[in-house]
Amino acid sequence: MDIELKHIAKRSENLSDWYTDVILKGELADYAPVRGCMVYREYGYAIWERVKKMLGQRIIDAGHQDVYYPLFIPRSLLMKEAEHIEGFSPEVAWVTIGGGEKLAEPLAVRPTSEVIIGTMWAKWIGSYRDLPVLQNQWANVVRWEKATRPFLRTLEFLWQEGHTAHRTEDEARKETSLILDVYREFAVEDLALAVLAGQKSESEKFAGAVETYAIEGMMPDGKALQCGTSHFLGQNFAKAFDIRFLDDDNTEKLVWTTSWGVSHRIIGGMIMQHGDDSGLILPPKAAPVQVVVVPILYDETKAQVLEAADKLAKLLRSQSAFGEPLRVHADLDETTTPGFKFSKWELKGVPLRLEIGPKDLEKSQATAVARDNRSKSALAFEPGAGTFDSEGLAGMLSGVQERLRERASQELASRLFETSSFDEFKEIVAGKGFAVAAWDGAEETEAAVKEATSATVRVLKKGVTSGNVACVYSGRPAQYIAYWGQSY
RNA sequence: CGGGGUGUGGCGCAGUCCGGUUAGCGCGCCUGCUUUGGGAGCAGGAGGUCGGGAGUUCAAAUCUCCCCACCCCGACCA
Repeated sequence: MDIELKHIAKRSENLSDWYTDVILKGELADYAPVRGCMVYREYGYAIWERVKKMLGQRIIDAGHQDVYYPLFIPRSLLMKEAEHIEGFSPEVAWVTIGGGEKLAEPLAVRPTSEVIIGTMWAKWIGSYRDLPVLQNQWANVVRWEKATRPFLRTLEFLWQEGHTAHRTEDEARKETSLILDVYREFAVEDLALAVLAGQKSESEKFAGAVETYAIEGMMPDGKALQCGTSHFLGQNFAKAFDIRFLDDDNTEKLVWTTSWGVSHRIIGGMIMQHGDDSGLILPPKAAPVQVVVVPILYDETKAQVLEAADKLAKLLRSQSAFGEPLRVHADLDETTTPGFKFSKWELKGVPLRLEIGPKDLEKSQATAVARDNRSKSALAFEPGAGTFDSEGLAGMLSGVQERLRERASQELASRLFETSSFDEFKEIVAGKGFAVAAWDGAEETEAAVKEATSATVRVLKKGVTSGNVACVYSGRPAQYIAYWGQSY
């Protein structure tokens, strides 16, 4: 069946316009009267709440607890870690006036919370018995970016930032990779994204970190999107904030810390990776509405159909999917046509639609339509007896989740191109996807490649042990195989 | 921060070059009737400090100057 589209750009033709259209017209978010800031509308915020719920649970399951630190950071604290302030100062917003008076010390609106957390830890941590500290915070942060886009880059953004302190280097390194796994599993299992996980190059690492790891997604326009980062901070912040503990050998030591974050940007990634020309396609685990019930109303049968639709919605709400109560919306509005509702909920990406009309009532069924491939199934439904084919429904929901994940995974695989030729490399990163290519590990090589192609090392794939692999750019012996790409 | 562009009912635009009575159009919105299994039709209706300020003029959405905001493309970043 051909679906004529009147109101949004085609994803297949103009990803950028499509992206903006689905966010605005799908009522996820709107531009705020502040440059670079967005308003989360009900539906968009509900998606963020899903992220919080699913990722939050994974973080808690990995042993962390939620906390909350202040929005403001005194200037003197921010200045303590040299690399950190150097990296962040260009994008910090400052409060200089409060209560009508100029402040003695300006307050930074947090761009991230390492320094205020480090300051408090210095006070709280005294003994090896106080370690590890495993904290997570859901918060807003502000970074004064030059160019912004809804979800992908905004001045103020929502995220979670985890911060941990450990007794040993080994333990902190394990935490860093544990979190990278948590992020990868969350992206793949819950959001049905396909990502590469690995270490960042020196130039791309977090300001103040020893090592940064990331998950990177590949968008349909061939650009990479960093969807989450996990940093091994070594003892850099421990030194700057004097976070010491007395170990069981009665010597004073510095703690080893990590930090890690996933922002609302991952919603932008999910939007781009899963949509089609009709709008969003949300993976059922992440969808605020998993099933929308649409009654087909005619004058003669309106009463019976509305009653059945209402009954069906109630029945569905008492069921569960993926271990949680099923999230159901019944669109009983009598002033719009079924076709309008189909389009509306498809634009919003609801994974499953249940149509119920006179023909369905006659056959004791509801017609289920999957959002991703529009496959239809009749699911048994007896309004009188209150019975419904819930297994059939659950099967369709997990079908959508699985197909999206599979589609994303194949899409990523089809956008990985190994090459040893710099000419090929240039073509690959100019819109095809990731170039998998050898790198001599030199910062000036990465800088030169960026200058020539605007691509950077997104993550390192692996180290090269033998000396016979040549860097794709310099021809010198390679240290790494890296995934290169242009990024958002 | 460099280059380009745009500000006109809720949204998208025309009108601006070449000043001239009541500022148009499409969508959306409201009311009524007919409709309703893929974005319904007809009829009627509501809604405007033309981004802001100053100037030129008998007369400014239109010309001049200043300011503000936003968007796109680059450089910087979750």
